This record gives sequence, structure tokens and C-alpha cells, in this order.
Amino acid sequence: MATIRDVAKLANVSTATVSRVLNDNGYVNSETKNRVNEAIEQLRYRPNDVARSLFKGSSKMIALFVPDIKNPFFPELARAVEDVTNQYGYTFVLCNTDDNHEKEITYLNALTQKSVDGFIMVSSTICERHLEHVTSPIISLDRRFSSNISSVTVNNRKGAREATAYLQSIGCKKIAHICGPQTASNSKDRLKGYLDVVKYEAWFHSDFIVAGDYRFKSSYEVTKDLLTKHKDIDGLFVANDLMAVGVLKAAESLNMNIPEQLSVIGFDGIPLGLTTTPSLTTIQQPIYEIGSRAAQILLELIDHPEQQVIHEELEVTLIERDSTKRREEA
Amino acid sequence: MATIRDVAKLANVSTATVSRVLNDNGYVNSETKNRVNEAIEQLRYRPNDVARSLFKGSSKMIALFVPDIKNPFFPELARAVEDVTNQYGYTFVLCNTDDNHEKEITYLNALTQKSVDGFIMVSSTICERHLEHVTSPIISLDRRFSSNISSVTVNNRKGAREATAYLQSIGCKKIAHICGPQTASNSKDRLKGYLDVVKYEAWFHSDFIVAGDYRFKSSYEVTKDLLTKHKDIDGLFVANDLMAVGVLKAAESLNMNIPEQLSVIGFDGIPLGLTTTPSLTTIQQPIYEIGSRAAQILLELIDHPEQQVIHEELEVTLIERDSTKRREEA
DNA sequence: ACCCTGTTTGTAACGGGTTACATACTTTTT
DNA sequence: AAAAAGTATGTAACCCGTTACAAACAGGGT
Repeated sequence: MATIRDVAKLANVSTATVSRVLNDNGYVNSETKNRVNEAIEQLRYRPNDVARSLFKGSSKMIALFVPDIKNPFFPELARAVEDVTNQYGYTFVLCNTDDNHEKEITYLNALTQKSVDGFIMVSSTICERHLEHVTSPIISLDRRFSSNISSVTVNNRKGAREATAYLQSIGCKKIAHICGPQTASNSKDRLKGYLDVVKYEAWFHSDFIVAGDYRFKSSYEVTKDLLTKHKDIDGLFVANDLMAVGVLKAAESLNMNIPEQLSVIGFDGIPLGLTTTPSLTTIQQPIYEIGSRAAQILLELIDHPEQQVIHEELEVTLIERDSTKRREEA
Repeated sequence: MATIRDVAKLANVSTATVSRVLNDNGYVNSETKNRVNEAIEQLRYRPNDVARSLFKGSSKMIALFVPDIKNPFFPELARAVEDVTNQYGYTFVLCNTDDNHEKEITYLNALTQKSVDGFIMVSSTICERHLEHVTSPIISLDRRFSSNISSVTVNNRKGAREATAYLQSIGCKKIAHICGPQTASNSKDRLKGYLDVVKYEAWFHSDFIVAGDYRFKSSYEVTKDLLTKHKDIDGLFVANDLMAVGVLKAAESLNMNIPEQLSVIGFDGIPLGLTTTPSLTTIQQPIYEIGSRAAQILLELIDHPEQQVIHEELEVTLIERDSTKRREEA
């Protein structure tokens, strides 16, 4: 690989001049500039980004941490972040953490040592304490972990209320909830939203809340159990779409008809909900917007670290599909 | 951030000694080593990977290029690559290329400038010519682009033959094929496998081959068209699962019953095929194994670049689910 | 007493860019 | 005509680890 010194020699100038041409700053005579550019082309010279990073202390990379790349929510989000960061000349690094604290810390350290310029994190286990020694800006997504750290979220509680109220409005009499991991703040908020609506209902019972982990499999198993024990449940608000699809399959395996016997509503609005039969009613998050806003805010934070903390909350939308249906009065 | 010089000063040794302690090579007196380790801890020193990379000319990063992160096939693959590379102390970079040649080249250049140590590529547009100036090892996945570049693939043609023959064996009389983008070698091979079986059938007609692009949406539309025009089609081999799910939904929208009226078989074996109703019969690829083998081979190639080119071909497996059914004789 | 090998540590060059500062010449301002 | 501002370019330090090489000393073998 040719270096800047090779170029300088061939063009008969100093490396400083070549650098000025490369970065288009400082004074360079236009004739000199041409000579340098010719040399660059002739040698197929490409500046070494590592050397540049070392001097600048910045790598032009940003990282996104997601708990589960197999949940279609996150590829969607990743696309958004990728689009924005690429647009601004950053390289995008995607890290899958499995919601595993050690893995998160390992990645955080490894990438900090690589002078990564900023982090976008979807994490349930990270809190301020772990980030004390991280000097690059961080933004939390989907889940919020400190008022000192910028975040982009949706109104989870309100969305959950809306979902639950919707089930009531179509005539569901006993509404259960499959919740996500209680370490995740969004999961807690969705549970709260559900409780806001049903807490004082006469039929309500804590058995109607069962714990999932945002994955398909757990939900499938937990739901089979729930629906076998409580045959009178006629509405189910599930904390995310992936688990809601597990519910659909669980009901199918029990020969329960959705939406005739049971109405199901999810949360997220991932494309997966369009591929099931019945298609999935859900609370749709503006996934792409969440990702792109987060990326934009992070990039601003990188350029202006003194800037104050921003918490942005986006709105969710109820999407009615075929997994819910108005219940006829008995 | 503390530097190696700070540590050296505090421990009263030279930077060389600190470096020896850090990398555990060369001679260091055990007492000195303790002193250095204490200083490291006291200063919370972490070596700067960028400086290290600059000197070594290697960044301990490897990159995976995928055409569409939203296709669940690729997150699965990414997990495999991530697991292996992390295990060997590499940082994993995931790049979404949209099958866009320019984006691929841009990524390739950007990452080469960052001294990325190797590339795993799923690409339809890259050929040897574009890689001439890339000095780090490359392995192609899923698709094969040159005999000089190592690859890990599956036996696409054989799998396609198996799929098509299976449809015949359960009594399908007219079998159509939705193919993938014809730029992709795996897509071409799957078409060939289909043709191997049906080419000389009396009923065969080129109308029975329709072009998709491996995405859900195209397949949904194209299939509605196909099934409307050719109502006698009773078997459909679809080049990947994502499109096969599109077929399921298209048939649903036309009020066609799967598998009663039409048997559908996909290719890939992604988890999505388990969430549809009916669940999807498919040719399953060992996705995780493909990814992890590719990563392993790449890491070997990085350590021993002189090593000869390897082409590994893995086997696929037919998984019978509910989207296919033996056809009763009329 | 001498040589050889092994141990311990330090000095300084190196990797490849960037930029503060110095120098020198040209043009503009007053 | 002198001072100031603008243009053009080079020198060398700097970013921060790594390592070749040198130096110095201990212990073993002959």
C-alpha cells in the first residue's frame, strides 16, 4: 500500500501539502494540487484510516447494541441507523448482546479502545454506573436508563393502555397479559399500561399476568399453559409481536380459534405480523423513525458534546388486523 | 485517557516493559510485572487499539456483507459469524448492502482503509475483478463468485431437485417455480435444479417460471398474478422461504387453500416458516453451520494467507410441514 | 578466567497520517 | 514605503503502542 510519503515524493511536495490536498484545507496552489492528485491516482493511494484515527482520536464509527438480532424489530431499527450514519460518512457496527451484561461490557470496552465515536444502545442491564468511564456519547433506545443519558422511546404505557382498552372496547371480558423481561423498562411500562386499565376490574387476577422474555418460544409455552388453565380468557395483550405470534401458534395447537374465541394484540408492528394467519393486530411503533432520530441525535452529540440531554418520545399507532374481533354478546 | 507512558512513569519502567507485560511476551521480572499491573489498575489504563492496529496493520475486525438484513436468513447467519469471531477476539462488523454494487464497493474501501482483517461476503454483484486491490482474505458465502476465492455454500441444485421431486412424489401435476434474482448464483442453481426435474414433462411451460427478488412483497404480487392466470398449478417450488410466505399470503387472498389446492415448498429453513399457518415445508440449510464454518475458514486464512482456496459445500434437508400434502387422485 | 546462554530492562525507530509553527513570497492597505 | 494580510510550502512534533537492538548482569560449563 502506498503511503502519503510515497505520494509526496512522487509529486515533489511535503506530506503536509498532500494532507492539505486530501482534506481540502489550508492553502494549496491549484497547480500543485493537480500534481498531487495525479500522484494519488497513479499510486492508487488511499489514506490509512487507522493512522488518521490515531491522531484524531476518533474512528468515524458508531455502534448499535441490540439484544436480539433475530427479533425482526432490530434489523428494521438497524437499517434506519445504518442509513443515517452512512449518510454522514460513519461506519456502522452492529453488536448483538443477547441481553447479556458481560457481553455488553466486553463490547463497550473493545469498541471504546477502537475509538468508536458513539453508541446507540438497546439494553436492559446497563445503567449509568457502567458508563462512567465511557467518554463517547451514548443514546439509549427503546428503553431508558438514566435521565442523564439521551434517549428515544415511544410512549409504551399509553400504547399498552390503548391496546388493553381496545380489547375491552371490542367486548373482551377477561384480558390477560404476556409481559416481557422485567429488567427492560419498556416491558415494565407496558405492564403498567395494562394495569392502568384492568387493575380495578372485578375479574382481574394476578394469574392473568404471565412472564415472557420477548422471544417466540417462551411465549408459545407460557401461553399454552395459561390458556389451558384459564379457559375463560378472551383477550390477550402481548408485550411484543414476536411473542404474540407465539400466542397465535399456541392457540392453534390448542385448537382455539383466533379471533373467534380469543382476541390477540401485540406491540411493535413488525412485518412478521403481516405474514401470520390471522394477521396480527398490534400497537405499531415508528421503528425506522426511532432508529433514524436516535442516529441523528447521536451524531449531533458527537459534534457538540456539551449539548444538553435530549429525551424524545414518539407516538404509537393501533393497527387493526385479523387477530382481534368484536365479541358478540352472549 | 491514560497512555502507556503514564503507566511506565508510575511504575518506574520503560514503555517497552509495560508493553511486554500487556502482551505477556519477552522477559519481565515478576516483581516488575506486579508493579506494572498495579499502575495499570490504578490508572484504569486500557491500551489504545487504534495505535496497536496502526503498528500491526491489522484491526482485529472482520466484516460480514449481507444483501438484506431484514430477511431472517441473515440475522441467523450473522449470529453464527459473530459467535465464532468473538470467540477469537475479533470484533464483528455487519454491513447491509441492499445488493447494491456501489454500496458494496464503498463498504469494501472504507473497511480496507480501517485495516479490517477479512471479509465474509454474500454478494451477487461482486466478482474477482473488484477484489484485485483488496489484500485481506475474503470468503464468499451462499453464493460463489470465483474459483480463486474460498466459499461455503450448500448444494442448491440438488436441494431444488429434491424439492421439486418431492412435489411430484406427493402427486402434484403442474409445478411452477418462483425464482430469485438471476444475478445470484444460488438462485440460478435452484432454477437449474427445478428444470432438471420438470424440463421434459409434457405439461411444462416457461410461463411456470416467474421472477422474484427473494423478498416477500414481489413474491406476493407475482404469485397472485400467476395463480390467477394458471388455475391448474398444484405445486409451487419457491426459491426462498421469505417469498414462499408471500405465496402463502397470496393464495390466502385468492381464497385458495394450502395445502388442499396447492402445495408450497420453500428454501432456507428460517424460523419464519414455523410461524405461518400453514407452516412451511422447506429445504432447510444449516444456516448456523454455514456461518460458523465460513468464519472459521476466514480466520484460518487470516493467520495463513498462503493457504490454498477452500470450497465447502454443505448438505440441505427436506423438512415436511403443513404447506404440502399428498394429492388424492382425481 | 573466559565464553555462552538466559534474564532484565531501556532506547529509539516505526507505523501513517495531521497540524502548529516557521519561512518566504505576493498582494493589499494606509 | 512600511505594515498588514493573504498565499504557499516545508519541518518536525505528535497521536500511542510495538519491537529491534543494545546493554548489563547472573549463573553454568570448561
